[in-house]
Amino acid sequence: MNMSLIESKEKKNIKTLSTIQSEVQSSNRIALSVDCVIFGFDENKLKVLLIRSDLKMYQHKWSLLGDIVAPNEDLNEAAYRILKKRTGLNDVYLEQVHTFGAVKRHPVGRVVTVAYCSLINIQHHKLNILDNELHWHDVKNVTELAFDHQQIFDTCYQRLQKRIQEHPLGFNLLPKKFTLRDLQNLYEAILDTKMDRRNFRKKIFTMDILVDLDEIEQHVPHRPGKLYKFNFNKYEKNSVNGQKLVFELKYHKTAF
Amino acid sequence: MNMSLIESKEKKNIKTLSTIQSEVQSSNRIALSVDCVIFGFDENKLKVLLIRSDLKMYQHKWSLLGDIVAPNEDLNEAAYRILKKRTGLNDVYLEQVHTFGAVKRHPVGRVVTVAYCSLINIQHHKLNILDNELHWHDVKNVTELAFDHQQIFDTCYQRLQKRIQEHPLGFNLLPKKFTLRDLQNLYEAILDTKMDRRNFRKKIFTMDILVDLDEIEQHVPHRPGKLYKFNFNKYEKNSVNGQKLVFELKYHKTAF
DNA sequence: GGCAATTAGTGTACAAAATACACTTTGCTA
DNA sequence: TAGCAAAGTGTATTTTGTACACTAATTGCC
Repeated sequence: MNMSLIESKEKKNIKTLSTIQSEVQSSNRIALSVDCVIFGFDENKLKVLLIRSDLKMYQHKWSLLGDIVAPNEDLNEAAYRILKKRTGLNDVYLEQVHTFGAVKRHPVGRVVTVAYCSLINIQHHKLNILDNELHWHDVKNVTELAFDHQQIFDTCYQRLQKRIQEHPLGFNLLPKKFTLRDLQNLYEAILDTKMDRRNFRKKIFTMDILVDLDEIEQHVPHRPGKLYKFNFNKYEKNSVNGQKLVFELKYHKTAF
Repeated sequence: MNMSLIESKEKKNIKTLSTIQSEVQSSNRIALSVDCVIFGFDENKLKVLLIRSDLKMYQHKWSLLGDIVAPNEDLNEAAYRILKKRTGLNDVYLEQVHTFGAVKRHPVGRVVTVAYCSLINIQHHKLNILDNELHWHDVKNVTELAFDHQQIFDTCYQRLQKRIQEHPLGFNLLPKKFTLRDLQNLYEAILDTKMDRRNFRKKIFTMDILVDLDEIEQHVPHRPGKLYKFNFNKYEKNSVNGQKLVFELKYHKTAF
């Protein structure tokens, strides 16, 4: 598997920060930014992409990837721009989650930020390390982020946990071909739980959203599993009145 | 019942509009506003509070209640301020739903708006008609609002329909004392469906979130129903890890 | 005062979905 | 070729959802 730990060049580029400062300090107006919580899945662990903070007061802390929204730029465009810049990926899952607007949330002035949650496949891209240190972090070890980014991260992670039980988002995090065990590992990682293997398989197959590729995984020291891909067509077709059917993979206590 | 149709003074006050114009046009910066989708329940219909648009190009259209966010004001505060100003209510249900940031969404310049959904009890307040015409509208007749407010309204209504099936929000829309029929009427109005009375009662009682007041409704030309109040304590206590238990009153096709 | 109209209140049988649980199969490796 | 490790498979039980019809209480009318 592609190791997700990539060392940065440690060059302290403060362009983004100075942009914010000029945006904010030149008036008593509110500046608007976008922050992306970018999730990936690697080594059966849910990861989040973080960058070293630009700000001196947060210099040992990690923060989310974000930027000021340009005057002629839609919010979603700004979020895609950030994603594209760092991951090179264009066609990815992206969802607006919440807007954080506490008066004192940013130390250099009033910055209201719109948080986005994104799911990407770690194998399908290379990180673009432009300036600061950029890392995939195990979500279990994410603590004390810069600014209010811990709160933003927590909100987005909770949203992900909820959404993944209602819609088949998880496939955005997996390679095109995967085994059922991969899929279950993903759900177990995101929901931080264990599920019964037989019931999980039954549930997924009942949904009829997988295509059997008639291939098996290679180089495993045990009986290899069959490979599947996600049937996006089927899922789109199963929509009612333009609204997608719910996925309904609920987390139950007894599934531990 | 309190009639929700209140005529306005028709005095065209454009203070809010001019504020927006000065905020937006003086620079190429982005202005930030808050818009509130305020729901009420009256005569067994779900209502939404709308105001006549300030803008000439939208002068025959209705719009949501909103305002520019002040530089030293939290987003939630701004939403509460708008609610308080119009309804006099302070302690109400308020939830941020989505932020709308298309470049051309507002005709006088770049205004990004954070949409809030609020649930209030129509009987517990008097509308404060400060300037323009202010009405409670049946949600079934809400079409062609000003700006992108139709889209904002639709988003908030859909969110409400989803949330009300997972959390007992509905009680915010009812008087303190209500009958089970009132509660069912509320759910049927919000979800635009019919439910089986016996199954509805069974489900609600199983949740054990109502307190029997040992009173019955008065002046009804039929057998009076028992009155209940919502047991907020019980609901709060039933929380796990700070997260409230789901309410789980799902909408099923066969419930028609 | 009694009868009609109207809605409240109640229980049960059936169907569907979730859950718990154990053995056989396959491929690799030592 | 034996043994290890995970894949693959089915059934019985419990829980939840759904469909459905009669009796009880009150008002208003005659």
